[in-house]
Amino acid sequence: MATLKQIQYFQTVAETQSIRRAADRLAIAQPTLSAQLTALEKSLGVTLFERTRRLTQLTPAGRQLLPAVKQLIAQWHEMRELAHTLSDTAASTHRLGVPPTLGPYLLPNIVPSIHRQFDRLKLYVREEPPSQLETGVVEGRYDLALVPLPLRSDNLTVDVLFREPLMLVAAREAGLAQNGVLQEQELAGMSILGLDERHQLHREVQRICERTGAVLNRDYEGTSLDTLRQMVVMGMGVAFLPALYIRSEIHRPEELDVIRIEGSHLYREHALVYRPGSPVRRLYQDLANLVRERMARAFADVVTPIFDRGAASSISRCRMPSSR
Amino acid sequence: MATLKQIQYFQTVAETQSIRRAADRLAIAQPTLSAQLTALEKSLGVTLFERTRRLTQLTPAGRQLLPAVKQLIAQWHEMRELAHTLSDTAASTHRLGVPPTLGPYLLPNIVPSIHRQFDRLKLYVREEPPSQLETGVVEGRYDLALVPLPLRSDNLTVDVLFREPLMLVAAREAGLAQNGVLQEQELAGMSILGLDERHQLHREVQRICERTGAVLNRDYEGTSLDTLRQMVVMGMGVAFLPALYIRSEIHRPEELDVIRIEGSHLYREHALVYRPGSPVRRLYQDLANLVRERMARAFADVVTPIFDRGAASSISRCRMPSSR
DNA sequence: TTTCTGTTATAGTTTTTATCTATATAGAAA
DNA sequence: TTTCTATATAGATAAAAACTATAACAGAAA
Repeated sequence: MATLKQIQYFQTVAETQSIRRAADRLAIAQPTLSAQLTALEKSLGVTLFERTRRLTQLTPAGRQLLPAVKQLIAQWHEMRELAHTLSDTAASTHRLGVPPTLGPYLLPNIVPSIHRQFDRLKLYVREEPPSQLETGVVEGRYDLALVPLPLRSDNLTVDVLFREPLMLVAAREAGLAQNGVLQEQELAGMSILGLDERHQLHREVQRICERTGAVLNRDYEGTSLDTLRQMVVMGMGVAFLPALYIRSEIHRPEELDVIRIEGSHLYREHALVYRPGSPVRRLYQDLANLVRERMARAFADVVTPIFDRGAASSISRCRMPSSR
Repeated sequence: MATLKQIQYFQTVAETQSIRRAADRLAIAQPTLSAQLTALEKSLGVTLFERTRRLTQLTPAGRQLLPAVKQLIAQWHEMRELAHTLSDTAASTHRLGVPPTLGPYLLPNIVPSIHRQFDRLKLYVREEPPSQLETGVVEGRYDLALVPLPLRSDNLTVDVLFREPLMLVAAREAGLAQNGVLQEQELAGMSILGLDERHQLHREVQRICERTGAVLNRDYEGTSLDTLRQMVVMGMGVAFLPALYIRSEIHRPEELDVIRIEGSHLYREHALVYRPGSPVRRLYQDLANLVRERMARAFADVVTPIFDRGAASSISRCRMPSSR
């Protein structure tokens, strides 16, 4: 099988019209070049050069092969160029999966920061339910994903990002909000609207209800945060909505009361996950940190970044792969 | 430097998502593939694969490199294909030089035969004065050329093709033609029109005049056979024109008398020349034979093919290059 | 947990081949 | 003729590509 080297040799000899000069330019010995040329001719089954003492020139066949050779070399250089660009890991396109109850409300706030810090990094973002995101990362459909905790799979590296409170929202006319705050025990017996069970939020709300004695209304379930909000506005009940959603989506505060519940565990946690073997896990750790910092800076009143548990979690869950 | 092999390995591993399976498909040992992959990654400066025990998949960088790799391989196969086609020497384009006083009148008769016998051979034909044709072949601007004998350069292989009589043409009203034949000695003193001295025919006619006592009229010289014929038609004198020209160009026989001169050496000889080192000289010998046979078959009344002197001439002039 | 299975990486060896130096050969020029 | 120069050949060396055997390790099964 011919080599790229031989093809480059071919081009150089064609250009210099001399094996001797080509060997000089290529910084190899002349017999080497002769031999390689012969080898290439043999492997292609074509005599490429007419060798005379005065000059070495292309045969008709060689002449017609030259453009193809040049194109091949050009292609090769292009590929090297591309590889060089990509050798900076932050210059390639990474497939990021996000859950529908977080992505649209988080990404607009952090993507600009990411591009500011990693100016050649590109993201290919897709929305899916968290369970599918997890398997997606494991199976390689995604390079990394934003998912709510806890995880199902245990063979992923987890960088915990931040804690996002769930706020109770009620129609204004319900008159539920005394001063924007309720005690946890006041939830007991309340009828709570939720998303359908394909969403992670369904289970989160369910857990809260079990703990506080609230009743999860399963007669009507929303298919998205927006429909859930509509249901509340229309007076069908109250609901727990993520703080980031409320921050970005509730544009007409006169329609809804947002109520903070005093008590613990009324929040969800989000993490960045990726395969522990990923050669660019370092980049993903940087990305995780960037998200936490951005949250701390711009959304300190809404969410709580979690700095310490990130790397620790990934180490505790799985041994680090041997570095290469 | 990377090799085409490594790049092919890369593609196969990307496709099979497994070093093991790729090694099987490539019929090499698995450690070899591992090593070559690592070598490629090192030479490109990019980690291409994320290797786990379960499967080996592309990194984001590798994923983006894959299309370029596929293109490179495709290009390579294309080139091999082309080389294979050209490995039949008769499938490439050969640059043929012809003199203006022969090419237009000979080629239309033989090119169809050539294409019939060598159906994939292509000719790139150019017209030039014979002296430039010779140097053109020596310097490699042409692969082969049709030239009149004798040659100036002695480092070309010469396949003599055929002898072409020169006929005397005179205006009809000159009444020169008794029965279409003149004795050589009757030429003495005649005023002969010729081409300008850049043409080989000029010298040939000059030689004839010297031998027969005819007078070469240098006051008006033609720049092409057609202008020469016009000069004769207009009554400016008589001229020697090549038999093949007359056969193909004199469409109105009522205007001109064509007179055969009885006597010797009223002809010119044409040969096919090429560099002795040409790797496809065998093909050129075949072409020469094809021309002779075609002449014998279709123009036996006009020209005299020369079969025996062809190869002999090329051997006497220069030793055969060592076969490779 | 241990064991088995399948996958990749590493070690060590052999074979191949790319490369070198030295020299032969032959055309072109002096 | 001799000299110069370009390519080819010979023989030796170094590089690398290939193999076998085995280690390391993850995941599945016992």
